[in-house]
Amino acid sequence: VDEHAAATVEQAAPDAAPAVDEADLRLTVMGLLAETWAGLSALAAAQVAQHGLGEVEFEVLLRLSRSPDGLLRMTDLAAQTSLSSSGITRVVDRLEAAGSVSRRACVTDRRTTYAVVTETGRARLAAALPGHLELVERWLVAPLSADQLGALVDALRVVRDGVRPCATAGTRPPVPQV
Amino acid sequence: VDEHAAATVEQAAPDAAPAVDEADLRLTVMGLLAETWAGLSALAAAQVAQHGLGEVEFEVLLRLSRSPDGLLRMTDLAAQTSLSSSGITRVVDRLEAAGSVSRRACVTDRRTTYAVVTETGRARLAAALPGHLELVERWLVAPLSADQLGALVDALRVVRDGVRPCATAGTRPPVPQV
DNA sequence: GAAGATTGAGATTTCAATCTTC
DNA sequence: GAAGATTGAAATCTCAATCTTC
Repeated sequence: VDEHAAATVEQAAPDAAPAVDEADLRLTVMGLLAETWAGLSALAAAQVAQHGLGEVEFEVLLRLSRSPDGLLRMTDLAAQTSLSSSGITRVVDRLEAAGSVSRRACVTDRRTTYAVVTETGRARLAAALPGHLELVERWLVAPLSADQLGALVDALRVVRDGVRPCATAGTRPPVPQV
Repeated sequence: VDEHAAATVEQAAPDAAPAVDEADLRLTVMGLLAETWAGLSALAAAQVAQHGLGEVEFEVLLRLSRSPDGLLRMTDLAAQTSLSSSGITRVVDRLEAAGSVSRRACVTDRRTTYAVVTETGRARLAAALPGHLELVERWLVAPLSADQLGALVDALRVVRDGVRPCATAGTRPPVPQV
């Protein structure tokens, strides 16, 4: 069963109408990416939930734990997690209430707040991480050959570098205009 | 800058502890997939928003338009969109209020409700689709070589088939236990 | 004036319960 | 009893406004 047959919608193509097959390819790739991520994401959510964590909480704890000194500015956390600035505020609120994270003021710039992983937070992450890695191994890595996995990583890196110019540091996310 | 350095969290590996590099590979692939999808998804959301549609509304209209007779059961719609059953109810509520979709009762099984795309709905989709396809072309297809694109599709299909045993028909989503 | 962070209000989604039909 | 769909209540996220600090 092919998952993405030709759109039944008129193309309204202005000139040199792209063949239906072309449209089909694009929707297929995009659809595959969406379904793959949705499936993996759902599995991961169920797994971390077994350890009392939400998907977002898990990701924040993971990123903090892998940062030097276990801390990150709220802004950088927002940029890395594709959550809004206020969204990060709420997540850190929850994590702080749970004792997994604490806030620390910055001495050089009093505008910025750091989120710091606590020992409790590291322990919670350590409890959930092995199962998470097993899940990734089982559903994402193992089903692919070494070549396939390498090609997947390469392709994803190319696309990621295009759509996420600055998901790493404290650079501003320019939201490239369509 | 490598985006996913080794986790600073103790592995708590029971036996034959997987090398840190192994854990790194898994987190890298998973992270790349997450960031790639997050980036593309944000672009797509901004694009369809220009046509007064939400991401979810767009996907529902697309799936309905590509189905025979432009209709789908609420349950199947939920299975295909990774939204809960009640989530689909609300989305269809909004689309129906906007005149893009209408509900139709099933004559053979009076439990089921069909969501049917209206002409208005098809027109709205037709207005947003060309821009969507351009976006996919520009950010996902064009940056990759033909070989890379083919490899990406192949790999994604393998993984998708594993994590989504039944995203197509009216089969039940068994939520495979971790 | 801009950057960083937070808050209130509103929108969206899920969970559990309910209702109808098979 | 199970499947399909809906509803109320609660949780989560975003937008716009606000406040502090650079």
